[in-house]
This record gives sequence, C-alpha cells and structure tokens, in this order.
Amino acid sequence: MRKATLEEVASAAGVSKMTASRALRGTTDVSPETRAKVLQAAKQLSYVANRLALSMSAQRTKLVAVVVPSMSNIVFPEVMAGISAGLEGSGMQAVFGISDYDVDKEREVIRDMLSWQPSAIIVTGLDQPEDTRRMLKDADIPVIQIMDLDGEPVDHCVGLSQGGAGEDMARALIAAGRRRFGYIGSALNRDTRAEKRRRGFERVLDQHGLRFAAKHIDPGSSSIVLGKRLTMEMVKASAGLDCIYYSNDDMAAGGLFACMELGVSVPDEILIAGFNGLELAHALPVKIATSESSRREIGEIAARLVREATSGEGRSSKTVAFKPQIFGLPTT
Amino acid sequence: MRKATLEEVASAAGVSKMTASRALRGTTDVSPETRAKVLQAAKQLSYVANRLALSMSAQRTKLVAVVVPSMSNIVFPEVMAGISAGLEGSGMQAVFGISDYDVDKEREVIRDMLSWQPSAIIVTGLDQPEDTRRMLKDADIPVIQIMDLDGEPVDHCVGLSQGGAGEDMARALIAAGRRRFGYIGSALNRDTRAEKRRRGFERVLDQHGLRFAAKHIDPGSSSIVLGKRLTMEMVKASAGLDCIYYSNDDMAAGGLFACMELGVSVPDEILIAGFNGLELAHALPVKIATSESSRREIGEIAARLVREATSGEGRSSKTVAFKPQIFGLPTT
DNA sequence: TTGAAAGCGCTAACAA
DNA sequence: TTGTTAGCGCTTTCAA
Repeated sequence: MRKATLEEVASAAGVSKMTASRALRGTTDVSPETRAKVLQAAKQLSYVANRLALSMSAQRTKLVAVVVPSMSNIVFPEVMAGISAGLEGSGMQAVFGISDYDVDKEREVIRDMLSWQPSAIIVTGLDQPEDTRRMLKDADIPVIQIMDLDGEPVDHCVGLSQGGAGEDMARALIAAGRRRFGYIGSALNRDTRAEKRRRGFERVLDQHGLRFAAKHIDPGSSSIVLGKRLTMEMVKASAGLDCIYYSNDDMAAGGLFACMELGVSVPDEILIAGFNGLELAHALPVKIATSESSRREIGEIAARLVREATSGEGRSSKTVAFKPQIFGLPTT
Repeated sequence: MRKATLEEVASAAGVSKMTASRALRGTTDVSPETRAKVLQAAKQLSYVANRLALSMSAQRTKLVAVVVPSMSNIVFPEVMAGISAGLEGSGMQAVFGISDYDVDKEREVIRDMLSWQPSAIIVTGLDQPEDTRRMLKDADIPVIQIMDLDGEPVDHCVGLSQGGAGEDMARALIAAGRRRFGYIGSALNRDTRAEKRRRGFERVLDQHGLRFAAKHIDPGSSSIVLGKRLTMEMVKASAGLDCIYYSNDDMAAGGLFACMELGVSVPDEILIAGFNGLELAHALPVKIATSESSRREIGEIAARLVREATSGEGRSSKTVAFKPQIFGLPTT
C-alpha cells in the first residue's frame, strides 16, 4: 500500500482536502458526522501526516538540531537524554548528529542539520572555527553551545569552565598532599575540552613550582582499556608517582583497574583522578577522585533555553554556568 | 539576516532560480562565469539549501529513522554509532528517537518518525504490539528490526536469539560446575529482551533439575549502582550461592564491585555473569562472564540492509543472525 | 460548516 | 546554456 495523502483520505471520506485537514486537526468547527467519516477514512488508510509538507507550509519546523562529538562513551548520550527529556511536551523533536571530534566534519554536520530548517541548534563546545561560527550566526535561529564556558559564545551557552575544572582538581590534589603527578590522556589534539582541563591543571602545578613527572597522551580514543594499558606502562616506568590525573573517568577507571592488578594501593600509594563524575566512578570498590560534569542537567537546561528562545521570551543571549564539584577525594 | 532562499541567491546573481539550482548542484552544464557568480552570491548570503523543499520535490528523503529504547547505558549509543558509520557515504542521515522501554511511547515515536517520510526505519526488538506492526507495514518502506531474533519480523531483521543467549550462558555456567544460582535484574516487565534471556536461562536450569535459589528483580532502571546494591543484599541474605546471573553487564559490574567490597572472592566463591560484552567487562581486574551482543556490528549491518533495500536490490526480507560468544569464564 | 486558490522552496520536464 | 511551467502535500487566506 502506497503512503496515503490527505487528498486520498479526503476523497475516501467524500469531502475536500481542507475539510479533511480541519477534521484531523480539530482546530475549526467540522460537523460531527463529517469528522467521524474523515477519521474513519484516515484510520482505514493508515494515514500519517507528512511533516515535510506541513513544515514547508508553516515555514518552520519543530526540530532542534543537536551536534555532539562522540557516542563512544556515556557522556554525550546522557546529554542527549537530558535534551530529549527537557523537550518533552513542547512538541519539539531533537535530531542528533555526530562530529567525531573533527572540525571539518562538524562543519558539514552543522550545515546538514541547518538544511532541515530547525528551530534551534545545540552544539558542543565553544571552539568552532570562524566559518562555522559564521554559519551558526547566519542561520538566524537560537544557538546553544554546551559543556564549556571558556571562550566566546555565539549566542546562548550552558556549561562549566573546563580550564577551571582542571585548576580546581589540581588544587584539591595538592591540598590532599600529592606532589608527584602523572598525566594520562588521549586524542587531546581533538578533544579541546580535555586539553583545557589539562592546561588548567598544569597552570596550578606551575604556581606551586610543580610539574608532571610523567605524561602520556595517546592518539587513540579514550577508553577504559586504553587507560588501563597506559597506566600499567606508566606505573612500571615511573616509580614514585603519588597521583595520576586522567583526561576523563573512563581512562581513570582503567587506571584504577591497572593499579589493582599491579597491587598498587589506591589511594594510599597513588591517587587516581578523572573527570565527569560518571556513575561508574561512584560504584567502584575503591574511590577515585572526579569532578561532576552535570551532563544530564546541562542537556535539560539547553532544552529549556531552546524553549524560551523559540517562544520569543527575550532575545538576549543567556549563559548558564555550572560549578563542577569534586567527589571521591580520600577524607584525611 | 533572514535565511536566504534559492530565489534570492538567483536574483543576487542575476539569473533564474533554475540556473542557480544547477550551478549549486553541478549536475548540468552551466557556464563558468554564471556558476562563479552564483557560488559567490550563495556564499555571500550564507545560503543553506532547504531540505524540506528538496525532499518534497524529490518525493523522498534521505532519512533513516531509528528507534531505540534507552540512552542510559552505552549499549544503544554503540548501536547508533554503528548505524551512523554504516550509513556514511550513502548520503543518508539517521534520525533517532527514544521509546523509554514503553510500548505506547514507542508507537508515538514511530508515528512521529514516519511523518518525516524516512526512506527506511530501524526499530529495536520484535515485540511490538499488533497496531505498531501494522503501522510499520503500512509505511511501505524497508523495516529493520534489530537486536533480537526470537519472534516474527515485520520485514528485515538482524540480531541474536536472546532466549538462546540465556540458554547458552546457563549451560556454560553449569558446565563450569556451578549449581546454586542467583538472579539479579531490573525492570524486566519492560525490557523484553532481558526477560527472554532470563527465561532461556531458567529453561536450562530446569532441564538440569535446578532453579534460582535467589531472585531479585528491581523495578528501577539498570545501573552499576543498582547491581551493586542488590548484590550486597543478596549475598548477605542467601548464603551458599556460587553464581549470580545478571540482566546485563552494568548490573554485573556492580555485582563484582559489591563482592570486592564484601571480600567475597570472584570467581572462586561466586561467579558473576552478565550480558553484552561491554568494554568495561573486558577491563575489570577480575573477569566476569558475559555474552557478546555485537552491538556495533548489528548497527552496521542494519545500515547495510537499509542501503541494499533502498537501492532496490532485492525486495525480499533478510534476516542476519549473530551467535553470541561467551567470554570471561574461568579456565579450569 | 465547507471549499477553492495561492503559496511554502525546490527540482524534473519541457521549451527556447 | 538558460528559462518557464508544473507540482510535491499541506495550511492559510478568502469566498461561498
């Protein structure tokens, strides 16, 4: 059976297209018998309205474009879940695109998303190159940049200072008495937010006359297994480390597992610190330090900003700042 | 700046809409100067083609609708990543919807997706109620059901036998010498695939004259923390268990962490078995048993089936079966 | 309460 | 090589 159109429903019901449209939407007065006939015909034909036509006609869609860098750990799926939940009941629908931490791909994905004429767009981070920023501005819809605060937003913004998160963690670890630091990360040339955290961390080390005694940045993508492997290598190669800072919690969890297998006591001998505040980090049998990245909440707030901005309430650009809290430090 | 239309680009370049269209797409011959003028005008105006209009005109979209039940663990994001990767280069774009393991919500999400006139639709599982199945059939596009094989596909299907996975795991654990089994799961009334695994497991237990000595099914959603809490309770309450089967790897990892904190030796005293073959399961310092669910591959194959079906190659319904392999059993 | 016409932005088909 | 016409499925006007 070919897809039924409104026209077909109308003729099956013996009325005009317009009457069928009105009956289906229930906006205007339609006589009860007519409405019944139309609904019956629609059901009979498995009629599903064509949103393409609807949006064309209305000159606007109910779409919210969302561009995230990755789906390979739980971080961005949680952001997306927050956005979906926050949009619920608004009639708006999120559409997702993945940029793979690649600026060129990101630009193409954004262009692609914009071609669907979304009502708003949510993108990850503030570090888009100028041409991408221009495209976002020229789209003439609300733009919400999420997760980061370190930079100049195109329009609205909700996130946390990534550099600040690195600084805070460094201060906390130094206050906890650690002095011989290692760093383990991955693909930092592409993940600009992890890079900002690392730089923030190093700024504070520097202020204290300290530096990373060992540093390993792998070109691969972040994962538990990678964190484990790099930690095995680092612990064997660099004796005397009392703390390792990781690019995120996945890597850090791998680090913990490496220490457990090597019989290195955590946190007594080595303190493990990550970033994100994943559920995993809270469930581990040995605590690792981590900063909460409030992913779900950021998604929900981004959705709220979209709703406000598209309902016309206030055209001014808003910024919502989260202050990442640190968990899992040993209580001395 | 309002969004520019082709019309505006054309008039800015001093040509007709059609010429502008041709210059932009590069399909037909356009004189070099004209093309240059048009491209220049398009760039100047930040022109982004309107896909709504394009799809309307072409009577078809390049969209593939994907409906998954959840985003709260890494399983479905990995499926989605596989689909996105598999679609790369085809010009097709995946659009995702979340059903929250709710059949009513699933029906509405599917209806919503269909209203965008996608070229194909991928849905999770085979257990849709009859009205949803009817809607899928009547959509008159390729339908791919993923993850499960136990049931009657609407059209194409790629997955693994969930009941069989449960059976296989039970056989393997019995072969490993275990006899006193516990079961820990969550929300099984909604996650029909986890329920199928549990039933498969119980069928084999039954064949061996065994049964679960303890069983706890929590109404909450699956998580590491929940698995940990339920395991703490079960281990304390039911002495003598030598194996616990979990609804998935998240719950099982929580179970392992509980055992570690309680000083229960894994796998000597209690063998922990989950499902999915998550990266986490492979990185843990103590191995847990798990069956590989080939999520990413299933996503990629689903994408391949979409490409084949939409390119018209063969209208026959295909089924691709995965045989889940078991990892992490203690080698005796 | 119902219907007819026009138009949303684009492209396929035909014409010049 | 370029332009004109018609139409994709729907809703918003305007009329009956």
